[in-house]
Amino acid sequence: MNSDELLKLDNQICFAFYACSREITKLYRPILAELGLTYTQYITLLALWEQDNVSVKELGAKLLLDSGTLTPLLKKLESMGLLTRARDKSDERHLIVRLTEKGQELRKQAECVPGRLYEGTDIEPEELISLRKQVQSLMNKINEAT
Amino acid sequence: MNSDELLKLDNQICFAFYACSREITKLYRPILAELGLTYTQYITLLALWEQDNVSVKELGAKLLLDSGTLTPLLKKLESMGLLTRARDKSDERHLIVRLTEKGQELRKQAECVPGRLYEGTDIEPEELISLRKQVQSLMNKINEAT
DNA sequence: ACCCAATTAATTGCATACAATTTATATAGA
DNA sequence: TCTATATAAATTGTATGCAATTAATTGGGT
Repeated sequence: MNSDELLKLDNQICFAFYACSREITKLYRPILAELGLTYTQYITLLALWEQDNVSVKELGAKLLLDSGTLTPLLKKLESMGLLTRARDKSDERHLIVRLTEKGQELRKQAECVPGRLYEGTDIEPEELISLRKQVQSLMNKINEAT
Repeated sequence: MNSDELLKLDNQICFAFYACSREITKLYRPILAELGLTYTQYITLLALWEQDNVSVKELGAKLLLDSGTLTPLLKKLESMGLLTRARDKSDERHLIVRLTEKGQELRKQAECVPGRLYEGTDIEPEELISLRKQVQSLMNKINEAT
């Protein structure tokens, strides 16, 4: 590949991911706005609905986010009454995040979100599943190397 | 798919893209740091190396970014001496971005970036190309619908 | 009990993203 | 010409991301 092709924007896998990730987030925005959530708040709740009573550390490992991002995010969700933040009695270094009843209830409303996302688009579910697996495989290879 | 599977973090195509996009950006960070660039600054320069003398509007169309993101970004690149910003004489509403000599020179150093990215990883170039095309196809379908 | 390295969150500072609004300019139509 | 509309950037405000540092706590070794 020559130098022109090498640096072409449309030939960069990074740009494809970067742009597509933001486009997908834009699809979510109006749907999540109905629940009063941003995209990052939503995936944080997805993680908590899957496993509650986790430390910031554990949550960060799932979401690949550090405390610099999570601390203000969790404080916001706490102020919205969706979760509580409390130090672990047995190890005060850990801060344990727990969903409130309101936070648990919100899950019911969220169940319709995935289905609504690709409404009106020409996208096959099978295509999405195949693509997701390839992306996850790529990410594993990146993580193995670093 | 039941409600548990539906909302599982690892089943979300959005999260796969979101996480993978950030992981790829992390691969770039140390390499681009040698050039004194952030990732967004880098893709902006990729666009300009491909086509110089463009308005903020045109640049934004390529990068899928609006003036709210581009204005401070371009001011920063201007302060680094890589480009100039000047109003179009024939239509003062447009601001035209032009690479300086220094900005053009930087391209030579950038040519080694793509090759260095996946060094030491178990990733096949063919896999990346195939994946990139699928991602671009997905993005086209999203854009068609909105 | 005391010291020290390790661990976990929080904080700080910088750089995006993006919606919404504002400002400046251009153009079409009365 | 005058005005209403449209267009392009800039600005404002909010929410991330993340590196680097700081603060609090813990556990190991003496």
